[in-house]
Amino acid sequence: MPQPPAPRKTPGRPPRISRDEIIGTALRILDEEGVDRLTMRRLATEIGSTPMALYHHVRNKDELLVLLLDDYATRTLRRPGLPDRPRERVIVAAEAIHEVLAACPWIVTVLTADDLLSKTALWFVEQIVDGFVDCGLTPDRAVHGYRAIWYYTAGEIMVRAAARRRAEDDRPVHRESVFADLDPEEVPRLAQVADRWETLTAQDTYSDGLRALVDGLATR
Amino acid sequence: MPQPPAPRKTPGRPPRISRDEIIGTALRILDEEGVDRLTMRRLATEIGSTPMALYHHVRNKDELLVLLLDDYATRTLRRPGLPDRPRERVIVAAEAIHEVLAACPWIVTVLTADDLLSKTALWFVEQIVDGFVDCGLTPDRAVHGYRAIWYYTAGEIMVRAAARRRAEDDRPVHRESVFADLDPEEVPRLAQVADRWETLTAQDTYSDGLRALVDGLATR
DNA sequence: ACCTGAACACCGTTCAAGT
DNA sequence: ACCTGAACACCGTTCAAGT
Repeated sequence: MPQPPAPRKTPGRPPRISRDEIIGTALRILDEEGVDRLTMRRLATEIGSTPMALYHHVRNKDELLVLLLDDYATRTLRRPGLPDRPRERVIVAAEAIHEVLAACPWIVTVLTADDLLSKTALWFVEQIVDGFVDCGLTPDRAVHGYRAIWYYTAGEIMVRAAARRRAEDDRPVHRESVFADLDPEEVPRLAQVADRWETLTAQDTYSDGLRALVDGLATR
Repeated sequence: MPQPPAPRKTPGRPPRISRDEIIGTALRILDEEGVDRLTMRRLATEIGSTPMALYHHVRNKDELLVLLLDDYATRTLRRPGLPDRPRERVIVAAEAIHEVLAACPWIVTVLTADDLLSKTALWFVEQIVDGFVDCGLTPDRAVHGYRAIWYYTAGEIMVRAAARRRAEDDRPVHRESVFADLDPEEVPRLAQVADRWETLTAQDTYSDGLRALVDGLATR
């Protein structure tokens, strides 16, 4: 964890605010009002300071967001007991990551910021890669397998978070207008499931898809 | 395609700008300068008008973005020839969608806006769902299969677009600091592949992962 | 070393008025 | 019906100066 303004031996003025206080307050705003409301200015007033004071403790807003994700992951990720079967090990590790990320709606904006969330997440990545190797994959293919899981997991979280957001401010659903006049000649299957579409896509099928993906990756 | 300000029979003042002109100019800005630079104000000056004139032709910026994606998809998506094997049909349809989306970096912001991109995309969704049904899945499971593919595809595009963006403005890579001091006792596999990580994750493995996922989904 | 004030260069959107 | 001007309520970030 880099601390860009290197802490010296108490030469100048004593700090009024700390990086920890910034992160703590930011997390509170995130929790209470959502990611849209977390702005440097808002954070500064909340903390009883000025926007510019923040820039003495974090490089910019992007760094702050990464720091927040890091902090959240470290506090929340708990290492699960691992099963013996390597394939199950992959699934349990992936599900553990998925669980904490899915519980945290503000994550979406930061999620794509990097493929490795934090040091805490490394252990989980290790389990996935190691599980694949134990399934008989080469190390290179095992890394590709991890990536496929990451794409699937990140995609699931982002797509579903967007859907939830849409449901909340009940915007006119684009889907409805697209589904309104389905041509049963052109797209018979979709016409057949049209009225169940909403229910079906609202179901949590993360684990099903994950198992399918891991099975497919392990048997090739 | 809804045209919210219903076109009447030429009562009042003749329009100076049209929705098509707005979309055309927006696409040009998107292409030339990226999605960050597309703002209502910028678009207005580019078009030789005022921000507020735009709001007479599109409800707001979100609607404009959906309109842009729609327009792009309609122009770009070409229906491929479909193989006989249902599993291959699913793969070909998914790859076709992936190809046009991946070629379009500004898509990412809109991608989560809805799971159905546009009417044009419906045919591709139909092929995927139908392919799964022909593999022996129930219609419900076929829709879940489509969703899994969508999560994987959207995730791949968003994660890789973010990586590309990062590489462009060569920001200090968070990953490097995380990888810098890997403990080979704690995470031996990662330590083993650490120096190949960059190369491995840069490789395009979309189709590999897709095939694994489809295999896994079709055999259960 | 740490913080402040003022400023730069922007945003999306609304409202009341003009043609 | 369509467009404009002015305004509201914001952004992230930089720079020069203060303590």
